Parts: sequence; structure tokens; C-alpha cells
Amino acid sequence: MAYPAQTDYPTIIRTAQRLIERDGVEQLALASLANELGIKAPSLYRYVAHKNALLKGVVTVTIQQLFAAYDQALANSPNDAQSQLLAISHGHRQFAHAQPKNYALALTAASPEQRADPALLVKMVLPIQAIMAQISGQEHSLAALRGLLGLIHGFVLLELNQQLQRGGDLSSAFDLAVRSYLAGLTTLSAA
Amino acid sequence: MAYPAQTDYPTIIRTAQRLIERDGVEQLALASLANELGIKAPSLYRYVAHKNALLKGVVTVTIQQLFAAYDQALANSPNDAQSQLLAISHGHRQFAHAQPKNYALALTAASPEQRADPALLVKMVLPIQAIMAQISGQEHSLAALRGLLGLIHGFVLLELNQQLQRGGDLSSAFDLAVRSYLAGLTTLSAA
DNA sequence: TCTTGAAAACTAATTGAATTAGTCTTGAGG
DNA sequence: CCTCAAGACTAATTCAATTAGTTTTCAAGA
Repeated sequence: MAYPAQTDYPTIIRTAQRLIERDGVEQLALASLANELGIKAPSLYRYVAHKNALLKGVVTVTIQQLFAAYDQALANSPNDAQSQLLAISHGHRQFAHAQPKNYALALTAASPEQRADPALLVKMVLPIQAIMAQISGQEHSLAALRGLLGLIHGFVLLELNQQLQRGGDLSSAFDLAVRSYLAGLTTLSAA
Repeated sequence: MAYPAQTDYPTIIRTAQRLIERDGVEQLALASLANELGIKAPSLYRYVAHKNALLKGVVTVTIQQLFAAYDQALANSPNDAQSQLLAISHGHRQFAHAQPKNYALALTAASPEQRADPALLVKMVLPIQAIMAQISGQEHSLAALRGLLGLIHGFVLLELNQQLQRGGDLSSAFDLAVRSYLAGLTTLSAA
């Protein structure tokens, strides 16, 4: 009613995301965030219960953005299942490279308090599972999907953590790995 | 020379590892670690430059233990490449489940100061690459290896972060994913 | 035996960040 | 005008890491 707000929740989250990407999560102090917003740290508690809740908000938004990247990848892809899953994989990886710090935070948050609602993850994953079923068959679609997500996520994480430093083209290695996995899945129907 | 030490570096690291596994990294305060060792927090600085260096020590030891788990898996496996890579994969996963907190810390350390020496990772990976070459061929062995490690690591991490909550047997999903990937790799020779 | 000095640990103090309590300020609605 | 609720502020508290300076212990040489 009175006293026009100098900030709001979405702005806080967006700003936190920006600072995290610039300086890393460890550097994110409520004081610096508040400063960036032109207010004082205690005022943030009007919008956020505690720091972990703030981080959970950031994580949630990041995952929604990743979800959006999936949709975009699908829009620009041929309609066969192989191509679509490949497109999603590359979209996922590109997203992670575009905002590495936020990506890592979102999918590896140390404290459970910072993790996104598991239901959100499920929702993110459902449309892909439908495509996967075309390759793996219904009965294996969940397992096959988990494998694909693991492959993508693990590969990207190793990249981001600087643990693939022995040279070679990582983009084509990623492409080869995903293609091989998808190719291998088709042998399931033969078993 | 004088004043018999009440602790030493390996003991400190081992104790930290135990506390991390019990309470999580976030809960690891130098005060509680010191308390567990029967000394006061400042005394730890005799052995460790700062908290991040302590964590780096823990990470390094954990990775060496993972490396040892590989050797053990290989020792109990048939000699063909497929079986060996499958054994390593399961060994890796079992290790992660046995000490989830330390595993996650070791392979996803947020701050670069906490990460293990990249050279150690390389060393860990070399013997596996030799086996991989039997399946993928020399020219693709590095890329194929990276894919396998990504798959294992990503899958395990999703499990540990409680992000595979939709039921189903995760062990057999993991087995299926790894088998599929390895099967898919053999199609490389055909390309 | 006596002394001494280096290693190891301690106490006390500092710093930095999160969080809480209590107070001031603004402006729309009566 | 006047009021009161939302929004922000200042000041204080707490807790953990880190630093400075001091004390204790004991092995070895005089």
C-alpha cells in the first residue's frame, strides 16, 4: 500500500543469478547482493526467509531456463527420435556452457535446502521420455532416459570442473558419446 | 624434536573424511574437527594452511581411494574389455554409494582451491583408456572414455542428489545404460 | 644434571558474514 | 490531515575462520 518497493523477488533472483555467474556462489554475500540492488542486507529478509531459500530460488529459475532450452532445441530439430534426443543433448550442453556457475549450482547443490523441488525435475524430463520410448521401447524408456541424462550431465560437469584437460575436441567427443549411447539402445529391442 | 605431536596430517584428513561422511561438508567446522582430535582449532593451522587446503587434502585422498576401487574391480573381473569396463563402472558406483558425501565433494568441489590436482585424475584414467581402446579403437579411445566416465559420474550424481525418484531399479538401469553405451561404441568400427 | 630452543599447542583477539530486534519513513485511503 | 501497514534502516548478536602472541614439553648438547 505505502512505501513503494525498491525491489521485488524476481529482480532479487535475477540479480543473484548474475552475480553468481560473475563471481561464483562462494562470493555471493547478502551484503553484496543488497548493495547491487541499492538496499541494505537485512531488507532482503522481507523477500527471502534465509540465504538457502534464496539459492533455492536461483536454482529453480535456472532449471526452468534449462527446460526452455530443451523446447528451443526441439523446435529446430528434425522429427525423428534420434535427431531430437541429439538436439536436446546439445541444447543442454550449450546451456551449461552459457552459464556454467548457475548450471553447476542448480544440478549439484550441496545442501538439500538449496535443491529444486524434485517434482520440477520430473516435469522437465517427461517430454523427453516420450521421445526416448520410440528408441528404447516403453518398458525401458525410464532407464534409458536416466542413462542419457546421466551421460549428458556427467560429461558437462567434468568439463566444467576442468577435469577433461587432455586435449581433443570436446564437442565432437560429446557428440560421439551421445550417438553411441543412442545407437546402443536400439540393440535393446534385439535382446 | 620436543613436545610429542598429539595428531598428524593423515589423521587429520582421515578424521575430516569421517566427519564429512557423518554430517556433511557444510557442518565441518575447524572447531569440531579439532575437538574430535582432542586439540583446539588454531592448532590445526600447524598442519594445514587454511580450510580449503584441508578440503583439497580430503578430496585427494578420496580420489585415490576411488582409484583403488578400480583396481579391485579389475582384479575380480573376466579379462575381456566389455566385462572389465562394466566391472569398473559398477565399482565406481559402489564406491560412490559407500561414501556419498566424500564422493560428491571430491568430484564436484565448487571452489577450484578444493579440487584435486588434474594430473591425478589423468593418472586415474589412463589404465581404463587402454582397455577402452580395445572396444572403440585407438583413435576414439579418449572420447569414448570421456563418455563412459561422464555416464557413470552423471548417473551416480543424479542418484546421490535424489534426482532419480520415480521408482524403478536404479542398479539395473545403471547396468543397462552402461551396457548400451559400450554396445553402441562397437558400431564405431563400422562407421 | 642442567639448560635451552624448537615444535606443538593454547588463549585471546580480529574479522567477516548471516541473521534478528526494534525503529523510522513513506504515501494511499479514510 | 492522519493513520497504519509495508518497506527499509540501524544496531546488535552469533558463529566460524583466521591471526598474534604466549606457554608448555622434552630431546640433546654443555
